[in-house]
Amino acid sequence: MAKPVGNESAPARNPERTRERILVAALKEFSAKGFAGARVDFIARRASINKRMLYHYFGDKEGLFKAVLRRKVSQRQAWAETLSGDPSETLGFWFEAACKDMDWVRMLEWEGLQHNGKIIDEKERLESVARGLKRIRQRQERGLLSSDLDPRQIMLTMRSLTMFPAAFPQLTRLITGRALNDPVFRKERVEFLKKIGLFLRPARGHRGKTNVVEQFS
Amino acid sequence: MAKPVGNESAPARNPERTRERILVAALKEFSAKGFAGARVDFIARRASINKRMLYHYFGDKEGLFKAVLRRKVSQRQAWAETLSGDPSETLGFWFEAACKDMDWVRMLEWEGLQHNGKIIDEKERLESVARGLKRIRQRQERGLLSSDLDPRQIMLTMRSLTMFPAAFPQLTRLITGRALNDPVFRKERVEFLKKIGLFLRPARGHRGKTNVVEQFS
DNA sequence: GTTCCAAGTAACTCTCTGGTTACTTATTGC
DNA sequence: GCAATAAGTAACCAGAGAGTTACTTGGAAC
Repeated sequence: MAKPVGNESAPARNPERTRERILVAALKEFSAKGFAGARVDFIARRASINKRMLYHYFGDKEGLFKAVLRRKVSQRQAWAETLSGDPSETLGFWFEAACKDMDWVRMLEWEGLQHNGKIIDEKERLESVARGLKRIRQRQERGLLSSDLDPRQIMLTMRSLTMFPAAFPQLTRLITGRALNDPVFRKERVEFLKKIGLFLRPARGHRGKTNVVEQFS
Repeated sequence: MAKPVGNESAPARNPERTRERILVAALKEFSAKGFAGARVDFIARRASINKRMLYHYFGDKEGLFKAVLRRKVSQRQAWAETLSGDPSETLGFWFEAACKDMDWVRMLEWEGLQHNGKIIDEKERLESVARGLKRIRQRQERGLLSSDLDPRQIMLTMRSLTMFPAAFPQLTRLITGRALNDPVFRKERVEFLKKIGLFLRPARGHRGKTNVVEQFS
């Protein structure tokens, strides 16, 4: 190691840190303004790096956008994986997660709006979906989820119910009269989703006593 | 009328038509690329008018964007109003409507992403929401919709269920394996929504025979 | 018919912005 | 040590794109 030991705080050169800084700044900028609205100079300034570096590491603006999206996708997957099997995986939980990680929701929105047919990191994402579907089928077998519902439709519906308010904050406000970040709205939505979860369980048999916290994954 | 009768097809001047052309072209452009991505010159070319006219009628790019959104909002409201009380107002119906009028969904998405606090045409939209809520309460009174669900939450949920796939076509594809416009996907989604509609009716009492087509508004 | 304004055109400007050139300096393999 | 290469800087550039200037023309009012 030629790196001066004991002076870890200010290494003259640090590609890893530079790359990271760019990605963090770019996520903020792209999430806030989208691809077309984002400004490369702004990202560079925010990251406190020279603009040239950005092109050095990511080629061009589009390359950077893709890198940011790719990174967010894998982060999100890693995070989701850690809590599989955890009983707190409910609609309410995912709803709260979406509200807290607006960057994620917004990046997906920008992606969807630009959508030209091909999806970034398609393979990994398909695998992630497959794992999610498996978990839904398990819940169906355990009688926590109505079996005559198509797992894929269930999954799409879960995403709808949990992400929509964060994706359309203005509609949330218009319809409920409260801002997305209003704790009252949050609480009411979570309670509502709890009920919806109950509705989605098999009608016949054990209705009313099964652990509410566990109906979804 | 000094306008040459019988030669309606080619009036030398026609402000109404020019305005209209600009709005139509602008809707396409903004819907496709968003505010930042849209190009004023492109809109002008598409509308076959001189760019200067665009500024003449709408002030600037932002004014045009607002005009487009405002127009779409009122069109949509007028349209929605004509079918109140119509039995075909179901989740499935609204879902199909969202898929067919992607411009609407996308404009709302752009609006939500730019969302800075203030909403265009807030007053009218609030009134429209209020009318929708009233209809939901009516359905609750008639026993078509569970009464222990908050009408506002129901409405937000309706929007979620019906608009989400159109708003996130890439997720739709990833999760269901089919494109938004694939008739198979459409059919499956409509069927699924029918079931969801059933689930949302009061548990006790008349379950199973009530007209499926009418549970929502 | 002539005045006056809205409708319309063509060419222009000037800033913003993605991307580059030409350079310096640290690090690493030998 | 010393090339060779990667990390980093500053100034620059060309083109795009929003908005304007300066002008012409149709048509309605009087």
